[in-house]
Amino acid sequence: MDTGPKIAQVAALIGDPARANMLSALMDGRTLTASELAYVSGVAPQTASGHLAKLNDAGLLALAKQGRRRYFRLASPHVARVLEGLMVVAQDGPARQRNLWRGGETLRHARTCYDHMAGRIAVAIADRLVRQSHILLDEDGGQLTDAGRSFFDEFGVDLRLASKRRVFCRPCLDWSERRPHLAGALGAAILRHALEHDWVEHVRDSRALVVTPLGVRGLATTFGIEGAPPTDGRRAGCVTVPRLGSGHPG
Amino acid sequence: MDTGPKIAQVAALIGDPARANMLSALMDGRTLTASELAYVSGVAPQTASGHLAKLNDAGLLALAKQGRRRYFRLASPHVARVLEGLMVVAQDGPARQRNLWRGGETLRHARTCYDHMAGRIAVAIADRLVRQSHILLDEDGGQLTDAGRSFFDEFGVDLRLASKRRVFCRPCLDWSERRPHLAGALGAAILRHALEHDWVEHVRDSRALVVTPLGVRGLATTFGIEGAPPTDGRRAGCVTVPRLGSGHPG
DNA sequence: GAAACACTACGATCTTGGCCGAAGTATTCG
DNA sequence: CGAATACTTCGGCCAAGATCGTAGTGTTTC
Repeated sequence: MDTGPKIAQVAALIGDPARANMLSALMDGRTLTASELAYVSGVAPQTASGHLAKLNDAGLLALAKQGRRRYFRLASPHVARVLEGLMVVAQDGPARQRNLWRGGETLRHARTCYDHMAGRIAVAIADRLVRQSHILLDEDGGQLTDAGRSFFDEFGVDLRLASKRRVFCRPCLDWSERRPHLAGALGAAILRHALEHDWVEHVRDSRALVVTPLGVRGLATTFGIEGAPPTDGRRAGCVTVPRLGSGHPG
Repeated sequence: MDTGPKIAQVAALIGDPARANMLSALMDGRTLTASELAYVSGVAPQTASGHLAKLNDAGLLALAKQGRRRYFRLASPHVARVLEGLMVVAQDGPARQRNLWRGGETLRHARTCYDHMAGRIAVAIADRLVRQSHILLDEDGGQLTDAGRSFFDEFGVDLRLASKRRVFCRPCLDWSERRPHLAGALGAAILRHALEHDWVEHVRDSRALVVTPLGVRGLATTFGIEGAPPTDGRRAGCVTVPRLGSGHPG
């Protein structure tokens, strides 16, 4: 009858650091083995095995056996949404230590967020699309305009594939930028396009994406986004987002 | 750098039954005192005090002092979204014990979900609006049609108020019905309308809503939903949702 | 068949944190 | 003022569960 205990059970499951690390590592939709998950979560394989069993029993993970190894992935997009949501509240929660997030510069710049792109780059893309009136976007929903439809046709993104089961366009609050980027089928299509054209590449064992030289050019000509990928060293955050008409901070 | 620990901290906070009960009780946007929250969570006031301090420190709750009592509410809609999400995965998680949810019949029937309506009634309303082509709705987004706009004008729902900051229309997966109901500004407007016209009433210390006789008539004439509110006894679930063209289960 | 590998089951240890009784601050009321 | 109310702090008790060593099962490789 009471809903509290139910959500507590799930939340407690996510609430262990080792398990949270596992889930985080799976957030971009990859499937990883038990050993890999043990490694990323920083515990011994025996411990990881127990955690994975719990997550699997609770329906948070899906399991595929293949020979002597077990491949795990998030059981559903719902799980990914919860994790995204937790990141958001984890970020804006303790007001005092907001934005003292040095490190993870690569992640801040570009990363996957389940099946779409996140980070500075993704927010810049969303901003640009809004500014050009290709999409309408706010905190709760989004919509592709006619102008946007022809833009993406020209751009070469296949919108038909995705149109069946999902809405094109929804916002997803970016926990590093604290502004929405583009999710939904359209967001996924853009990431797919970027990967297929070698604009960005996955970083192994991470959700981070690196922007290739090809990508720098592509992003500039297509979205008017100037800037090189961060060198992972001191000079971080060197992407220049074009000034917005309405005075948003970058 | 790693995001795991951060989300683990928040999740662990929600992961305690007492705290989860508190948060659940606040999900409809009410503000409750520390004592009330102690009561609903089933712990002693001292214990509740500690929990509330933690939730407040973490930024999940907002606090307003007034005289000798403290009023708490959810700090942001983001928190509510996370809780909604947790309910969803808590429901579809353990596949074996799905749907053995006897009890809480009133909640299943109609309840608040943050600022809009949820439960059988809410799902039926959403279904009707979709069937009449007043809205477009799927798992990821929604949209009000022109026909819908005039329908709500006639209906007497004020859409201008909400149109500034939020999209009218977004889906919210109903964790008892496992199908989307209507959220966003439009969902909120419908709940407001229903409350103002005494179609439904809050149940004290609960998120449940009871449908008044007036409401039964109103829902029937406006949305074509037939059925009396459940009597809270044996004969539960006596609402009859009109057959859907596309063969959805009720 | 033996060895290496991926993973799981069990058991002992140890830390974390929820819990409430008792006592201590504010605030309101008579 | 003193009593009642609303809430917080402190301290000790206790249970839940995270951890890893050891020892197992099943699978692949040589």
